[in-house]
Amino acid sequence: MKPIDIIIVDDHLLFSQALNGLISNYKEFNILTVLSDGSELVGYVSNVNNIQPEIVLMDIQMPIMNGIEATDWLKEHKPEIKVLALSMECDETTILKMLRAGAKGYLLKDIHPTVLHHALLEVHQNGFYYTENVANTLLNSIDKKPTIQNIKFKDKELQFLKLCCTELTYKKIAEEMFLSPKTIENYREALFEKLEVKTRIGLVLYAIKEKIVIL
Amino acid sequence: MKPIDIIIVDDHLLFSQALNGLISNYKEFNILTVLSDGSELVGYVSNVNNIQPEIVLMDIQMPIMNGIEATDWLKEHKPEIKVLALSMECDETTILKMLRAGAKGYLLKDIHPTVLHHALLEVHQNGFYYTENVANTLLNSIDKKPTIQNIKFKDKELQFLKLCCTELTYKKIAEEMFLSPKTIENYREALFEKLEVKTRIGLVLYAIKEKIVIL
DNA sequence: ATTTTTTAGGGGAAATATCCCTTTTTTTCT
DNA sequence: AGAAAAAAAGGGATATTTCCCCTAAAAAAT
Repeated sequence: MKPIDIIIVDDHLLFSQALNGLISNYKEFNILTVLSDGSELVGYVSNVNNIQPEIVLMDIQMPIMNGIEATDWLKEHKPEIKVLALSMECDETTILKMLRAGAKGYLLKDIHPTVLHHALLEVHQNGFYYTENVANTLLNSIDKKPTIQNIKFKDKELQFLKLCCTELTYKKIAEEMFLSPKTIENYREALFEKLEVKTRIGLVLYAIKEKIVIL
Repeated sequence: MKPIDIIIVDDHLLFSQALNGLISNYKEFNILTVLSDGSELVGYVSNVNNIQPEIVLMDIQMPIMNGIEATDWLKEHKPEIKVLALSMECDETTILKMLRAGAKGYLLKDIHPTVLHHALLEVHQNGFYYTENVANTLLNSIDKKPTIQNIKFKDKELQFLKLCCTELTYKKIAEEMFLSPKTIENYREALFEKLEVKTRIGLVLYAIKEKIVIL
């Protein structure tokens, strides 16, 4: 039987290389290559001379193009490639973002190697694999407010939001952005409404929670 | 030549198992066992019937006993065992805590496998191995204020700091703590000085950075 | 080409946060 | 028990934040 072609995308080289060795022990699979950023994956599959993978084992946190963006790109341009997310992030919003982007499953890095083996086979055979953990997250997310996600920010809003997470006063932020303090107020009020917060603290908490600013 | 006995301690099973495979390819080393918590390591080395490792590859974030605590314990009870930290945390305070606990080196999980190989050999031969990254961190920490760490908080201060990371006004925080708003101001001012911040935003950023509040 | 939307900016007021300095009460130390 | 330190609270002033309602220019849409 022809082995299943897999690409690993993970910026933790030690992990991805080690994983390469691990999966290579299973004769059902063949690692095509190990990449360390979503952008590299886009580059790889865009080249028609390359062998196309059936499954991509995708990390989420990566420097240039993260796993969510890369999965989104694949859904658009290479929908036949199946993405299996493999990450340490276990917060609900991240898992949901990834599944919404089209991932066929979501594994945490603390699983046993046999689970990975099983998941890869399942994805190959049935097209998806959900751990109990992820299934529960999905259930949880149903009765929660659906508006929590997919909030889009304009460039200036994002810039403002980031500057809010500093000790600068709004006046200083206005200077920084070459805008009038009054205009800054408009951005503030717009964000207050959009994010359903009442204070600047609320903005800061949101920005950090959603990893818009990294501490 | 007799191989160097190593124990891997990491709660990410997939990673540690894969790492096991990786290191086992190098004939200079022998993996005694793979453990998934600091407490398991304490259990292992406390049993005199077990072969004692020369090097422990230690993760930091672990459920019961973390890498810093485990390293501290080894320094006390088994000083001849060398700890090589292997983590994703790259913030200065964590690295310093780990080195202060007695780690002989600090590797990030995004290094190339050959660096790990080299580091293990160096630790065996010279007793330590510092990457350029970690060396820089050490240098940085010298000219920075030495007071940055080991700031102690009283219970009320901690409670106040946590409440600052909400959208409550100081008046509401005062109610929550059964104190006068004016007393709350004293706590606020004390913390401003202690943490060298000028606004409530500064308090929030500090609390999140130091994981006093978890988002 | 005109309407609509977005972006930038303003006035004024009330609430909140920040600062500095003082007093009273409680706790701790010896 | 008496002195010293820490915790709790207040007065008063200023700066900042938040809120609400409004205008003008620029960009986008039709």
